[in-house]
Amino acid sequence: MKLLPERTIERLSKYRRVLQRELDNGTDHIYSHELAKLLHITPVQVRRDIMLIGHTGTLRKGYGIENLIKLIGEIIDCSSSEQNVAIIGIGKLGQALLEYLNSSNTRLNLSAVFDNNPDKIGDSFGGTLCHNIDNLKKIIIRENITIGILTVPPEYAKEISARMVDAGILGIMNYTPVSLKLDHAFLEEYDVITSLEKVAYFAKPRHAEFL
Amino acid sequence: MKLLPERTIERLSKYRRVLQRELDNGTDHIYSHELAKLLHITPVQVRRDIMLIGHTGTLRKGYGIENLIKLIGEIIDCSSSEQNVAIIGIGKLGQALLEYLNSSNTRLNLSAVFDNNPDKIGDSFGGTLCHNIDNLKKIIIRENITIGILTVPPEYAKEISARMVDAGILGIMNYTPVSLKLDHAFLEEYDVITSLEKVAYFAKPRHAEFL
DNA sequence: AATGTTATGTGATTTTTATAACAGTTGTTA
DNA sequence: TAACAACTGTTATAAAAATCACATAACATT
Repeated sequence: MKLLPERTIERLSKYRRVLQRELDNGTDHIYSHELAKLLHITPVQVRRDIMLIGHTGTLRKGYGIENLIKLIGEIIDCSSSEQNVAIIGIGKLGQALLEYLNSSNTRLNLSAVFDNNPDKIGDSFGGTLCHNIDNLKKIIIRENITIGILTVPPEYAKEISARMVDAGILGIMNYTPVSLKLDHAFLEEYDVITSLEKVAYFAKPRHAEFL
Repeated sequence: MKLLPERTIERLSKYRRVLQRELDNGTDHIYSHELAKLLHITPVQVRRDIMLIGHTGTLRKGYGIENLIKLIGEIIDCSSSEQNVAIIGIGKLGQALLEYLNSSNTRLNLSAVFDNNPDKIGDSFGGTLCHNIDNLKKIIIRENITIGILTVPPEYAKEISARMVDAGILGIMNYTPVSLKLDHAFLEEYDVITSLEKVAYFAKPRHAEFL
């Protein structure tokens, strides 16, 4: 299938979680405007996204929740082979993200955690063993890890990310404030300070368009 | 001045930090292609952003770093009144973000932290006092806090965000997985699971356009 | 059966964002 | 001083994303 737009993928991830909650509540169908309301977006947006993934609803009945969840799963999780994740650098942020992962029902599988702190190596973090970062490549290969969450101190970001890619990782979620450039792997970056400063810019009385 | 594009603001935040580092290294001018390289974007993008904020470089000499930093500060931080920030919910993620804030040289001022856990109330987190969330409105008004970082458990997100806005907060950075809708305040949301699932989707051999 | 209402599905349009193309200016070199 | 090279500033174009507008189908009501 053709690659879907980034924003659509982001929304699909959210649709899935909201839909799962509805399913657990015993609902089996949902209208585009209901789903839209739950995420504060427009019904057209919902219908277009669903159209793009080739799902089709029933007129006057809405979308079948169970089928839709399954389809989104096939798109994001890649039905065939499950995707394994590692967190590299298990400081405060790494541990916070681990909590989010463990408390969500994503199909992504946290398989390993890495750090260079001898006090942490060998410990279990939320049920996942912390490995010595020296063994990065070995463990990534052994556990068939394809996705890495990078939460190391900034001075290590460049070197470690290169080693991750070298070990065969296909995608990195980079939370360090260092901008990276990867060859042969997908990269997504999130900068905490940048988003806060963005809020600071727009959250001003002089920018009154949200009033 | 007219409102700047969101993406431009995001990049300005990054320009500033990179530029500050260069300034500390003793550099006083920088070319668009140098700045671009540091952030892995194109020189045109840099020049366009700088044009949009009304700064002007010197031909064959590049941009004056000191002036540029100052101008970005006036845009983001709002030179006149400094902006005060609070973190609401000081769990693992809240503490991780606090570390980021304290270790960055952003001009945003962390003034308060809130929680409902009696063990935390009264404690200092990285130099900032943790208040009882019952006093949210009182403290927000007293400390003139305009920006809130929301890191409470999902079940509290809606209610607390409403109370934040009621207390006069102008912008919320929402890290809970609950989608919010605010009236009269700017809202930015970041969903940890969504970005990871996005990486999962694009980081697949079948999507080989990054190879 | 005719009419109205409620939803879906999608082509057309607009908005936002990024890229390309290039004019103009300053300095350098032959 | 003529020709060239290196950069900035900006207009024009393209690409990505969101929204609008509306055709169409299913059902309800009269």
